Amino acid sequence: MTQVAEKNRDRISRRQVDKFAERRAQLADAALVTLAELGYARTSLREIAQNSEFSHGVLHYYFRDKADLIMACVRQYNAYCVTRYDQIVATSQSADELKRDFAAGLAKTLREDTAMHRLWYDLRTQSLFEQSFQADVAEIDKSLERMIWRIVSQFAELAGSPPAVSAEVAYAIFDGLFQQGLLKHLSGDTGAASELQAHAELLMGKLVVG
Amino acid sequence: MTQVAEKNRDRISRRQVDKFAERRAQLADAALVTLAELGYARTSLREIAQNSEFSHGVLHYYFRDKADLIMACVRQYNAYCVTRYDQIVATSQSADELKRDFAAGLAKTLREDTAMHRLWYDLRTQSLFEQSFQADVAEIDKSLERMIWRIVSQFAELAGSPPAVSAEVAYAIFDGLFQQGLLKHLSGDTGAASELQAHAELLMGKLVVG
DNA sequence: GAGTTTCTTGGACGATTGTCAAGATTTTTC
DNA sequence: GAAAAATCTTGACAATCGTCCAAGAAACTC
Repeated sequence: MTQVAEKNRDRISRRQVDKFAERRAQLADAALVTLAELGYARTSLREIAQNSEFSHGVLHYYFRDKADLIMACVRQYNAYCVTRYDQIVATSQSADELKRDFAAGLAKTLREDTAMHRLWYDLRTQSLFEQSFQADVAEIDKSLERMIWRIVSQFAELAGSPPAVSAEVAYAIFDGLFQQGLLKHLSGDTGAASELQAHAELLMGKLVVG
Repeated sequence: MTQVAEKNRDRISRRQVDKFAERRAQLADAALVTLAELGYARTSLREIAQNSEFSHGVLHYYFRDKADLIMACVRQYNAYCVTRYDQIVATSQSADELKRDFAAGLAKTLREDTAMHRLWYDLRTQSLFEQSFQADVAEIDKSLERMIWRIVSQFAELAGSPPAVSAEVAYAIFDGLFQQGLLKHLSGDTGAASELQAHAELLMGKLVVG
């Protein structure tokens, strides 16, 4: 086989892989919408297909089984949120500004991405029962922890004092706050988002020694 | 109808009601075990019946439908945990003792009641999707919040300084800590419980001003 | 443009689900 | 202890589930 032919085959193969991966992402995206609407327990492959432009059979062409699809969704979800506050961290000039912008960002995504957040909590809880989800969920949780830690440590630096808690504790705190906010928001409490905003601002101040 | 006959009928009726309620509680208890093992999404009525001494048909004699059974389980769960720390609150002589005992209690129940806790998080998350669960879940969540608040406010009193956060925020924080601990504990991290203990002790100190 | 591969469809399958009802069994009533 | 009421078992039902497959449509190769 000539070098040219080999290169050519590689290019083609790569193109096929890309197309395959692209369609997988499309289907995972469509699945995310349905999952976020119905939750893990009530979502079937047929329902996912019906809410997309594909048939239910095609799902098994791109995914080994249901668990494979769900895990792809979980990974896809990661992209939605992990870099959400990086802009804020990079451009903030003062501790106060960072604190305000972060709290406002939390409230905004609680209001706008409600369904996606509840899906995350759903899938994370499923990982407590299904061992096959654990690794991927743990990895995403860790990346969320790092995201929070970037904010907290940058805040501490701008404030001129070291953080008073570890990355794990900081994440656990804001995650707990957010989840409570989500529960209230979804039960019809229209003030839940602004309460979350106030609470986050308050707590961020307490997470650095002073 | 004589007064005696009326009284008699009432007594009988009450006995029947009690028996009915008692068996409902038995069945809900059995259902709790299976639910805690498999999670909401994977638990069927037949599976629940199989793990009990009854047949699957009897479930529909005591419960209108599956949702009715699940809600009875949620309510039953409430009794397990709401008064868990009241003894500690009542007998603690100093802020340090209360803090230590509370943190130790958290770690203990994380280790010993693992499955029941993950069921609670599962059902609470389901309430984000199923409106019919929302009222009961919110009520239990509120009672857990009050439980945490009894501890925090008693700690603040013993420490001689007012709490630095509201009841909602205090609960959100400890709930977030506990959930992270549960995730780690169930993924095989044998140090999760003692880490939770240390984190809870650390944070309790920070939740009062001064 | 024929031949080959890749992609997609829609139906069929066996298993499982929640629900229900008819009948057997037990408990209660008088 | 017979009649009545309650409790419980068993089997059946329609629906839905994940999975698989044969055949058609589309894309690609030479």
